[in-house]
Amino acid sequence: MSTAPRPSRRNEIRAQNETLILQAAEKVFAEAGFGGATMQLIADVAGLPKANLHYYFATKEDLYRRVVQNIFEIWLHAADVMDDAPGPAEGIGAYIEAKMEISRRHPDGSKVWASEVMHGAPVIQDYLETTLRDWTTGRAGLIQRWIDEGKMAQVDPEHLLYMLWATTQHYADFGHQIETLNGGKPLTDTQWKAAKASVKQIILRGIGAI
Amino acid sequence: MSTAPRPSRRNEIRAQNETLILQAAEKVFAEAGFGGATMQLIADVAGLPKANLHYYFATKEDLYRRVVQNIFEIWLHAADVMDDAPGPAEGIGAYIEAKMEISRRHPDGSKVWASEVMHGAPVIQDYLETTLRDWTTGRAGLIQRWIDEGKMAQVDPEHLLYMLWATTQHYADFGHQIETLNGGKPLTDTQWKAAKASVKQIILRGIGAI
DNA sequence: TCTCTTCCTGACCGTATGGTCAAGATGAAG
DNA sequence: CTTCATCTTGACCATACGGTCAGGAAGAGA
Repeated sequence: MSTAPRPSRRNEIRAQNETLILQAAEKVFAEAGFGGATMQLIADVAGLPKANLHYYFATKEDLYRRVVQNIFEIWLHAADVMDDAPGPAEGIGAYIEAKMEISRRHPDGSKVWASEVMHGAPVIQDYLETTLRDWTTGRAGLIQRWIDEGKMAQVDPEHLLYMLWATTQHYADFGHQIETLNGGKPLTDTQWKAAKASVKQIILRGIGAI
Repeated sequence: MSTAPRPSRRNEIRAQNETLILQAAEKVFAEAGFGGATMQLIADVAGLPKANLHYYFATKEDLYRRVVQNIFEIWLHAADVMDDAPGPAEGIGAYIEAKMEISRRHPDGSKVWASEVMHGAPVIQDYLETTLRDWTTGRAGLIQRWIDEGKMAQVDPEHLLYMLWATTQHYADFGHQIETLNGGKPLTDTQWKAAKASVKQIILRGIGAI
């Protein structure tokens, strides 16, 4: 509300620095966890003095909260592609594609999110209970409709969603393990394509959508 | 090797306290991460003075290392059930069953493991490069044999393994999220059965094993 | 130019943490 | 009982951390 988007040098500086800090924070939180991350290290990565971080973000927790919220938004909107799909093959296929792409483009964010949830969601518990629950109910309903219409096998919609989250986010959260098993090298474009194809193939066939 | 298992009151005390500390450490590391965990809190959970922890484990890292190694062992041996199975339906089905059971019985250990890998495996990198790589190569070969024998569809064995790890461990690592979506209550026995059945159904069907 | 607000930052502070230690308690062996 | 090794623990220490603050720099508006 308010905060007239008066474009000026001032607002530019603010926006730029906030972004810079948030990016550095995402990286450091992903690598070290909330407890292991230090404001000093985030400051170093951002290339700013530590005191400057506290000018933009009052506390370490405030900064962390913003990082988590950012990822949560991205995460939620990935499912938009499901909504206006004619059936599970297209809808779930596209959702897998979208989430795999998130794992590839935002691995740090995915790790921060995983870490947050693993530790009991201390800062986004309320979102889980409201936004995420509604989201899940809605999408489970969509899947159930596809089942009722005979477009896919009878599976438990919620467990299918869990499986989709698990398999796609695994490529970000356990990216280091996958990289190690891949000879220490990150997946190439071709390998990412193969990964996406594998996930889609097994799941879509598993739910009787193809 | 060595360490004659001379059973005495002394060895008993040592074994008992080490176990006590390791259990407390697993819990605290799972809840707070390595950086967020404190020796004092682990000591409190174990019901021992902090100085006593340092008598049994020189440093926080030593203690952490032991916790991670313990889980790694459990993790590896879960796949034993695959080896003497006649085909993928039994072998992979049993593996899913075993890993789901680990997620249920050792959620803390699973979280510590996930955290360790997510942060770049600072303490078990060498295991990933040796033990885990061999393990993976071996199991991928087994799956490939099943494919060659026409017992299942042509899927990428490694990506199938990733999917198995992801889906089963998700129930431990993201247990809090699942619990929240389940109305704030842990899964009941019946719900765990349904979870296992869902995972098995989709994957086994997805790989053409049933 | 002058004034006001926002931005920047080195120096500082209280606290909590991992780890140490010395002195005492407890069990094993003779 | 004596001796010795193991175990236990309160008190202590150096360090690193999150956070504060005062005073200066730099835009914005007149």
